[in-house]
Amino acid sequence: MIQERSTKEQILDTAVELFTSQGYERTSLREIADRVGITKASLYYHFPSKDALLRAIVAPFADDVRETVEEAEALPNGPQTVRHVLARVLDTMLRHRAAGRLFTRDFTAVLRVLEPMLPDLMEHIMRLHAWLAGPEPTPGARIRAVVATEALGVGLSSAALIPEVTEDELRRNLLQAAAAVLAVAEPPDPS
Amino acid sequence: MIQERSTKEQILDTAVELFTSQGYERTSLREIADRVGITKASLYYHFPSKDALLRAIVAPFADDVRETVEEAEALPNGPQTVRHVLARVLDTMLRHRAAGRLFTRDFTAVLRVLEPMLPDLMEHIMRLHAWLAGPEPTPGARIRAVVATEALGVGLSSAALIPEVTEDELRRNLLQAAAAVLAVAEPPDPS
DNA sequence: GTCTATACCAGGATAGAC
DNA sequence: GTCTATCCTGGTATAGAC
Repeated sequence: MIQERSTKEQILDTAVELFTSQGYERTSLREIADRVGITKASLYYHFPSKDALLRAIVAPFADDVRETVEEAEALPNGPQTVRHVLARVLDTMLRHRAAGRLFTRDFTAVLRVLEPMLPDLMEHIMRLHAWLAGPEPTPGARIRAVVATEALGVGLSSAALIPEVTEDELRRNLLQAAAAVLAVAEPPDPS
Repeated sequence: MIQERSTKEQILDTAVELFTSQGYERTSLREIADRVGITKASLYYHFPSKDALLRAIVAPFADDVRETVEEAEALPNGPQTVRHVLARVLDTMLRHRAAGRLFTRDFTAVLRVLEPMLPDLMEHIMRLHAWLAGPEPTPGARIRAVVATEALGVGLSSAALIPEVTEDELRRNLLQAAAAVLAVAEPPDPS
């Protein structure tokens, strides 16, 4: 016999859908409760707050990012490994697409909600940048490391603007673009 | 005699500061009013709604973006003009830094508030992408055009992660990186 | 033209019954 | 595990003082 989706799962699914389409702050708990078929107060049995509900959606993404960074740091920095690490990062983002969308669309709320783990998460992201920038990086190399990383995420969410592109084309081209950013020559000093 | 900043200007300045530091939805009108030294209701004499207040902050940015795109379209697409256009876009973003930060931090709210002008704005942005991608673009060229544009914005807002970098270094390196993305070779087809 | 007082309703949260 | 009732805060509307 088929086990029905638990109330908790239904709440999470509904929340993801409504948060994504209307934004976190414009989605009321009543709306979520109505769709699931319970009352607002019942939500509080499953999640202690609205923030906790959002946290349950995005925290797994943050955990996965940290893991990915630690895997990268086990590798030496070289042309092939850089590309491999960029691919791993992109895959992590693809694995958490819904959470990633919330990240870009409700940045402030997501940061607030992740606050307990924020320092650790930020530290990992900066370590990824440092790894990508290589040893003894110039200021330019540091900037390129940030741009390359962010380009993957931003490219993913902006993909909606180019609907006829396949997922695979997107993946290959983003990777190629990010790798190109890292390989760029130092710009001339205008002095 | 020195003309004191008008109430309206004080409201706008305070709103920018609070929206940026706490987020749009977490900033109450009472907070803004208190800082300015008026009451909540008085705000409604100057701005018909909280959304209108946010709109007053970000709409000039949107207008400037449209203008920048139209200037770009007057130019032929070539290696030098591409770089010139990227520089113009970056300058537009620099000119509206506060609004730009709000754009990334409260994306959903800003989009909602710009709704009346959204279709036109989006159309202009897509025309910029089309111009950057050049005539008869491959899917890859379209993706690179999007990534190059977004990299400028995302690089700017992420610059906070690299505090020791000067504004001029940032500007030159972002430009160089965006240009590199556009110049990238088509990735190999894995078939 | 500029501002205050006041009231209204929606939304997040909590306590306690079933 | 779910509900009813209630509280507080925030955005909004309006009437009217100066």
